[in-house]
Amino acid sequence: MKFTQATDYAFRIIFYLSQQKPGEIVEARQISERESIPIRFLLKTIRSLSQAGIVKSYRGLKGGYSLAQDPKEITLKDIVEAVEGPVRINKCLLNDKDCNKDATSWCPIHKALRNVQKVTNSELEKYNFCDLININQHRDKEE
Amino acid sequence: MKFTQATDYAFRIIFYLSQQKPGEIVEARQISERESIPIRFLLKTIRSLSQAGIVKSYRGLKGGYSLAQDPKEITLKDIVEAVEGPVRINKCLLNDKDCNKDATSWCPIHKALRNVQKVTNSELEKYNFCDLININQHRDKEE
DNA sequence: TATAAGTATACTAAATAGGTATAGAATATG
DNA sequence: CATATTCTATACCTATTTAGTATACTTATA
Ligand code: SF4
Ligand code: SF4
Repeated sequence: MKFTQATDYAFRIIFYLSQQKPGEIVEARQISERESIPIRFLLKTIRSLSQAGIVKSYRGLKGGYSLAQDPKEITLKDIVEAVEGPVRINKCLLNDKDCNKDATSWCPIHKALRNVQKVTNSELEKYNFCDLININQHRDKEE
Repeated sequence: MKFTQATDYAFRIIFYLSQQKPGEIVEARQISERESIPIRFLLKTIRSLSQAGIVKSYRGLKGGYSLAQDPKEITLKDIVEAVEGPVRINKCLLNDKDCNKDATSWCPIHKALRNVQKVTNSELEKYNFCDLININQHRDKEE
C-alpha cells in the first residue's frame, strides 16, 4: 500500500516543471540534477508522463521537456495513474474475477474497499501543481 | 498502491470469525477451506492478527481461533495495520529522512500526501465487521 | 501419554521494483 | 549536409518483496 519510487520521482519532475516559465523547455539532465533522480531512470519514467499527455518532449539539440498542460489542471492523481496505471487498492477492484475466493461481486469487503478507493482517488484529485507550488512560494517568503 | 494477498486473506478470516457465535472457537483448517486460503499461509497470517490482539488462539486438541474483540470494534484499518504494519503511502511519511532528495520536511508534496493518507486511514476506520456482516445478511434475505 | 491443535523459524520460487546499457531516431546549428 | 545533442525504444540486470512451503517444536485435551 505504497507509491513506487518512480511515482515519487514523477511528482518531483512535474513539481519542478511547474515552477518554470510556461512553455520553457528543460532538459532531462537538469531535472535529474536538481531533483536528485538517476538520469536513466528519469528518462524512463518521464516517458510515461509524456505518453499520458502530461509533458511534451522535444528531441535533438535544445530538446527537453515542458508541461503539456496548465499546472492547475494536473493533479496528484494524474501523475499516479500515468506512472502506475489506474489505482486499485485490492486486486478485485479492477476485475471482479481477480478474486481467488468464489468471487461473488456481492462480497461486502469488496464494496467497502471500493469506497475507500473512491475516497482516496478523490482526495488525490484535490491537489494540483499550481496550488502546490504556491504553498512552496509562500514558504519561501516566510523564511 | 495495493493491499497484499495476506491482507485480503486476513479480511476474509475476520469476516468469517465475525459470523460465528461469540466465543466460538474455529480451527484453522475450517477457515482455510471455507475461505479458500492455503492452510500454511493462513497459519502464518493469522499469527499477525493474534499478536495484534484481534484474535485469540487456543492450542492443543479442540484448539483454534476466536475473535478477541467485538466485531463492532474491529475495523478494516485494524486488519491492514496488523498484517502490513502502519500504512504509509509514501516512504517519507513514516520518517522524513527516508526522502532521497534533500528532504526538507517542507516539501509540499509530502504534506499533500500526508493528507491523502489521513483521509484513506479514516475511511478504512469507518468499516467495522459488525456492519459488514449485517450488509451480508441483508443481502442473503434479499435473494 | 498419544494426538491434535497452534507456534516459530527457515526456506524457496515468482513477481515487482529500481536501475543500467545499448542502439536508434529526430533536430538545431555550423 | 554532417554532426553533436537530446529524447526513444528495448532489453537487460540485480535486489527486494510477496506468496507460499517445510520442518521441528510447544501446548492442551481426552
Ligand atoms: S474476498 Fe472480497 S475483497 Fe477479497 S478479493 Fe474476493 S471480492 Fe475482493
Ligand atoms: S520529495 Fe517530498 S514527497 Fe518525495 S520523498 Fe521527498 S519529502 Fe516525500
